[in-house]
Amino acid sequence: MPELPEVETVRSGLQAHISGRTIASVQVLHPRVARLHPAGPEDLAAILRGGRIGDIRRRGKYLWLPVGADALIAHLGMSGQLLVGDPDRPLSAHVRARITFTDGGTDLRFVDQRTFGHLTFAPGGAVLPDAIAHIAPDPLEPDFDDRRFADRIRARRTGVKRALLDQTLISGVGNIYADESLWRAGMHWARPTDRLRPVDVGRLLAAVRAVFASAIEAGGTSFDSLYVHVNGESGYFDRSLAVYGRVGEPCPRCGTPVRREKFMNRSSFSCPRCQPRPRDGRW
DNA sequence: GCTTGCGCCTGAATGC
DNA sequence: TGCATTCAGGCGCAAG
Repeated sequence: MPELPEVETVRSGLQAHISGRTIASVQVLHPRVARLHPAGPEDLAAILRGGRIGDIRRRGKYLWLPVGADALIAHLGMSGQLLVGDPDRPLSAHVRARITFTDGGTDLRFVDQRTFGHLTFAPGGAVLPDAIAHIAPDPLEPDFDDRRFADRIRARRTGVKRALLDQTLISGVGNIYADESLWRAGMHWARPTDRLRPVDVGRLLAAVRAVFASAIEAGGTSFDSLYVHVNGESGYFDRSLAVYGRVGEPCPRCGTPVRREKFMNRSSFSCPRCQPRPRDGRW
């Protein structure tokens, strides 16, 4: 699934291949991709035509392509990809939108099997679109305020993993990197946020940043110069994950078999020894 | 304002 | 073999 490291890999690829080019045409091949654009797919296509793309930006899992003073927001959802390639190659299945450029070179395709991703036009959104103003800074941004984050998460009355997944509190973390970060921090996913000490929050943030950094580094190695490709189920992912999807396999730190627990109708993977849930309810 | 749960969506895997 | 069910999960939205 595209979380911050994957989206950052896509961003840098788009920066290399799309930034500075002028849009010739936009084809919306599946209406759902433009569902958050109230004026509809035809309007989205018309409004972008002739625009020049600036430096590609990212916050958390959101990307935006500045077009003059405005922007095109792209969110990859669960299965979205932004692919750059030969404009004459056949349209594969699940291509939801296609953008061509006036230079006649490579095109950009939004491919999304499950259609959870979307494209949205953001008027005046070149710097930070209003539509994603509610998304908190991600922990790799200079604007991220560690102390403010600590205050906010400790004021919540929920579990630490649920808080990590709340994009209005900290952005860029999804189910996979939440589990990996909690494992690295030695913290059970259900630990109440209002019982976290500042030092615990610091350890958690350090873990998130370390996991992100190593994943971005690994993602960079799988980057192809022409093909902006992120595949959450293959490549570096499988090699670098400690607990996610590894039920029954030994914890890389202590060798205890990784457990899988139900969490919000999905799964949480953790090490029973490194991330214990105390029996007396105290953390 | 905070917290929680639902619905969206498709294809692989699983069950009968 | 074939059909039905389950699972994956980010986000917008609504309800409490």
